[in-house]
Amino acid sequence: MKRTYIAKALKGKDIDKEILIKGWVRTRRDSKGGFSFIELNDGSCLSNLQIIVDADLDNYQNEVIRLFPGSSISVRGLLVKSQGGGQCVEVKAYEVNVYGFCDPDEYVVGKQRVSFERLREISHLRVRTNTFGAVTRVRNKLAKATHDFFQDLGFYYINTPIITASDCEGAGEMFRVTTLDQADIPRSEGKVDYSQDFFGKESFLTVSGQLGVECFACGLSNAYTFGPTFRAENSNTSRHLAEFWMIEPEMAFADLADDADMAEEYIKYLITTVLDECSEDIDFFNKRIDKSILETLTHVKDSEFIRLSYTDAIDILKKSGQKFEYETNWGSDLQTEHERFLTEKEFKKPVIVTDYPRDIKAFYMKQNDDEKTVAAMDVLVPKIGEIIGGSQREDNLKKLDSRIKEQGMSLEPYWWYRDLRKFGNVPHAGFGLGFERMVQFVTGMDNIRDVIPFPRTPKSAEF
RNA sequence: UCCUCGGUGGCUCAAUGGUAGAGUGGGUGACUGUUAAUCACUAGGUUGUAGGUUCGAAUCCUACCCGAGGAGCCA
Repeated sequence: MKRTYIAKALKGKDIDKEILIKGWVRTRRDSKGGFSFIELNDGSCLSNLQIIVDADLDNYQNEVIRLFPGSSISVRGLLVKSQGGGQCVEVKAYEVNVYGFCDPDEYVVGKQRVSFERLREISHLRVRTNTFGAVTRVRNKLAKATHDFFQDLGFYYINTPIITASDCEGAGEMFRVTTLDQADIPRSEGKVDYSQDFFGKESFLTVSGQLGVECFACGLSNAYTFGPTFRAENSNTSRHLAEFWMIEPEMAFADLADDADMAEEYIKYLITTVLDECSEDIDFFNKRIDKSILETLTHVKDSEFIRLSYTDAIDILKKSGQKFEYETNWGSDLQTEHERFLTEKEFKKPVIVTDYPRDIKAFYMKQNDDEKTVAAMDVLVPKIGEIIGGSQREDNLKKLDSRIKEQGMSLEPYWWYRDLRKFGNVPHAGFGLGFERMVQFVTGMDNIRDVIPFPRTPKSAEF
């Protein structure tokens, strides 16, 4: 007999038919009326399926009565209309087969309340909770929607390398990749001799696939990456990970306005998809995690994102009358408190800030004609802050070179990146969206460590 | 990395220098088409680690470890 998933069984189309269900026990309640209630979950949806197990079953006393939360079973039985109030359908069991028992003295993920912090220490088991099941389903849907969105627009999915030899992709501290014997590192003239290392030079884990995906856009028009990214920053916040996933689209023949438009469309597409296809999970988040999440998502989906130049943003902040810990000065980056003021108080929706001062942004961003700003954008959303960072890319080779030099870097490692500007140069633009931040935004989860299966943060790489 | 707060039964927390408690989960019993079931009884702790102050430390001091919130870095 073929297994039926609980999500399908709950739709009630197989009513009065015999079905086979498999899953993990969430709770068991015994009735001295001569039967037990078992709530079974198999991950196919948030809801459990109630199983009625009669005490007449052969293994009732020996096995069924020992089914604590976490136990795995299969149930063959009749799907019937429920006599009780809490659910539409239930299964009257003909047979209960136990795969594995679960000792309640040792198993933490039982019926009692457990904090997210504690659950993080048992990430291999937390997937069995309502919250992490819901997070997983939503995260999965966001990944699928990402591919759908870009594929429909004709973007090619590119797998850019995880290992890179350029120390300067423009963002943050990097993790070193080496096969040199750490107990006996070869040296030459006092310095580590990387010519003996695996790649014959220093190598690292990537902090961005952007430079690679630019090559593909400048030849195939549109491309995107969706892969892991590594930052060795000692960041300890609820929105930073050392290993996270990033989506980086890149468009040829596009400017900053095109870039911003696509970012807005993309975010709205993700929200719409999740609202349509994960409604049960979103309702759960709205009830248990963030009571305003449904309203926020609906609002964001239906509203137009604000577009605001950095210069105007500074102006608004100065005139706001709001007391900030950090003063707002043209030339210094927006602080978290400034971003939150814009998204949560001034506009109450996502804000795309554009045209930042040149000196606080990366070398590859296109210089504007004013020679003071670059065609960069940050998409800021309430609570999370920066969810997207993007720009039009510098396509003037002279200006690119002078920016590279200004930042104290040498041109040589960028020879291939610079070639794009020499041969069939085109204006192009793109951005990076932090996938976990998007999952956070959509679910209302407070901590980014709780929206990725096995979080990597400073001092933490278990599992 | 910086600032602030925290670490006490399996879990969630209380006990503000004087005998370590509750809820919850577990066990036992009662009751029940139950659904965070309910009621009664019961077992369960070297208070993060290492030092120190004190007649006496969960409580005060020092160092370290771990966690959380905020900041910086960013996505």
